[in-house]
Amino acid sequence: MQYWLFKTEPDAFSIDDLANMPKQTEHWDGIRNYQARNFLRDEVKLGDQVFIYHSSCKDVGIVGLAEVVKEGYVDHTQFDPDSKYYDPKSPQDKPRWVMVDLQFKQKFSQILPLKDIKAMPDITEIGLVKKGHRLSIMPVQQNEFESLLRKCQ
DNA sequence: GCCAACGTTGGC
DNA sequence: GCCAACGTTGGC
Repeated sequence: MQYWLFKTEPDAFSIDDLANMPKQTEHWDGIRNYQARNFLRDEVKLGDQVFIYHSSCKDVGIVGLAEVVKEGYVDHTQFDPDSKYYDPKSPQDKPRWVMVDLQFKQKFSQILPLKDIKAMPDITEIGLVKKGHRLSIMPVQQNEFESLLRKCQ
């Protein structure tokens, strides 16, 4: 079992949107960064626990928890010319981009703000606290995951 | 394969 | 909206 943090812009898709989906499940499409893609393709496994993080908004931080319910498969939006995630250079027979399905587990009673995360002395490895890390999908070490989860509950 | 130019991300 | 830090692209 591994632990992850996925960023999302709440204006586009928030933790509440996830909670309101049928079966509270949604495919996490639109990842267009190779490093993040490699995580999705190779390392994100069924049952992995995922922090949902709101970025590019007024209150940035960890807002909830989800679980991987389907492992990496082809992200269909790369072939859709009407999608903002359309990638005309992705070969049909060898798709570049993959996605996973996440199921809502929990929305925390309050957000854990980025500045609080940065202030936690035992949180040093997660990409969020490292300068210049812009990955929208990042691994979280078990000890840091547990520490963050404790802070959220 | 280098690297400048450009585009994107994301906190503030 | 600014801008620093990255990632990607494409000419050479």
